[in-house]
Amino acid sequence: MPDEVFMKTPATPPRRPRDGTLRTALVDAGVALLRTRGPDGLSLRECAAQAGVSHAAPAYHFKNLAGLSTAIAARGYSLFCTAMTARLARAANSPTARLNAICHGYLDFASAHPELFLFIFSGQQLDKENDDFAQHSSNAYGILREACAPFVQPGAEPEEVEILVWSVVHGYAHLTMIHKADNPKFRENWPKLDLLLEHLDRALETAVKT
Amino acid sequence: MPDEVFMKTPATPPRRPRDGTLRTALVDAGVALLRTRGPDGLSLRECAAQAGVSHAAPAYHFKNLAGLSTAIAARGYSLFCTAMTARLARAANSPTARLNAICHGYLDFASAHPELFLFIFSGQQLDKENDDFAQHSSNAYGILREACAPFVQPGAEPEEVEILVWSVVHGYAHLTMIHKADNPKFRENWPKLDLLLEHLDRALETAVKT
DNA sequence: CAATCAAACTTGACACTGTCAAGATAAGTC
DNA sequence: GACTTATCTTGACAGTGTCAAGTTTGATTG
Repeated sequence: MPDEVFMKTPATPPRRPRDGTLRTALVDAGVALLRTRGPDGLSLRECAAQAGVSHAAPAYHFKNLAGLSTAIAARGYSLFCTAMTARLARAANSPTARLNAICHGYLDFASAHPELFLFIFSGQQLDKENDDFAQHSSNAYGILREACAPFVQPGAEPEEVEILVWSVVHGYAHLTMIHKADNPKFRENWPKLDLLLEHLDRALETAVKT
Repeated sequence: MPDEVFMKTPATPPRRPRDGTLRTALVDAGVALLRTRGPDGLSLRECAAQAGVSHAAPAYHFKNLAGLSTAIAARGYSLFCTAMTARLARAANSPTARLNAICHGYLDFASAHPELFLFIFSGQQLDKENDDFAQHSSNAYGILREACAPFVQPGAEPEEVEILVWSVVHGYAHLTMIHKADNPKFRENWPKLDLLLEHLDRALETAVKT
């Protein structure tokens, strides 16, 4: 290739696009690392290597490992939202159908991205002041809040229903993911989500009637 | 100090008791580290330093960092059991009173040892073949199973009730701990556990009646 | 068009980590 | 009292996060 003097980009690596390309590439690498190497496999240097940049490049965009972790968690919440809205789109228009739909979406996300689900709720220090994270996580809660609204009795706090619903579906999803690799005897009798939702729906109905 | 030749113990540190002293001291140090420095503050070398031994001493007793983590998790499950049985001892003898008691015990443990609670359920790789861990964790589940037994309908799988109850209380406890440091506006309207238990008890009652 | 400037990295260093191999030392046993 | 073995220590190595300083490069400006 004799005319490499003409093309300035291939000679020196064309990294410097002044958009967020590297940012998203690093988050992609982080998600992949979590999936392939487990919760402890995430590392700034390995993300940098997978993205083809030097070991200190991630620190420029994310400051800390906590910063990268927060960006990964924000990505997770974004996928969370799409999973729930996807189920909502196919649901009937009744309040209980919509409530059950977002619960199934919650579990869909956990099943499709167990490493991200556990990562988000691992209790590690995330930068909750971060705009991206705050927006996506509050979006997710907003979807839950909307689906719960029809079951809030007049004069009652909406959180009473929201935290009840959230507790049931989150507890079920979390325990399911935590015990995913456990002995099959335990997993064989593991009840389906719909079985819990029957109880939940009944509890919310009776609560309205009384 | 001229007569240091007489006292052999102070010259060379008297470490070698051939019982599990160092083991428990290292687990103590690990629990303390988790509390003071957060989920990422656990380290074999720091545990060794706090216990006053060399940096490689923990590897002899626990093989891996995963081994130490498993021992810490086993300690957590043990405290889990004592928290639930303590509430059971003070509970009335009705099935619902006993069920609510273990749920409160579950939350007691999470509130008293948030770092251990989150550590146990952080989804990291623990050695579930380990005898100590297996025994204590199955003990904890046994307590739950016993309290749920009166609500299992004849012919039904006990897991249906157990996972329902476990999901509700675990989801509530986990979400509470995860959002402990969040904005106070959220925490102000956070419902009490008893409010969820009312719904749970009612759901189990109606399930029996139908 | 050339000089400048700041954004987007790279390079190098440091302290810290887990893990392994090899050695030391004391406890218990015969 | 010699031997064996459990319990550590010492030393080394690769890998990690983080910081400081330099370097390249796209854009801006005179």
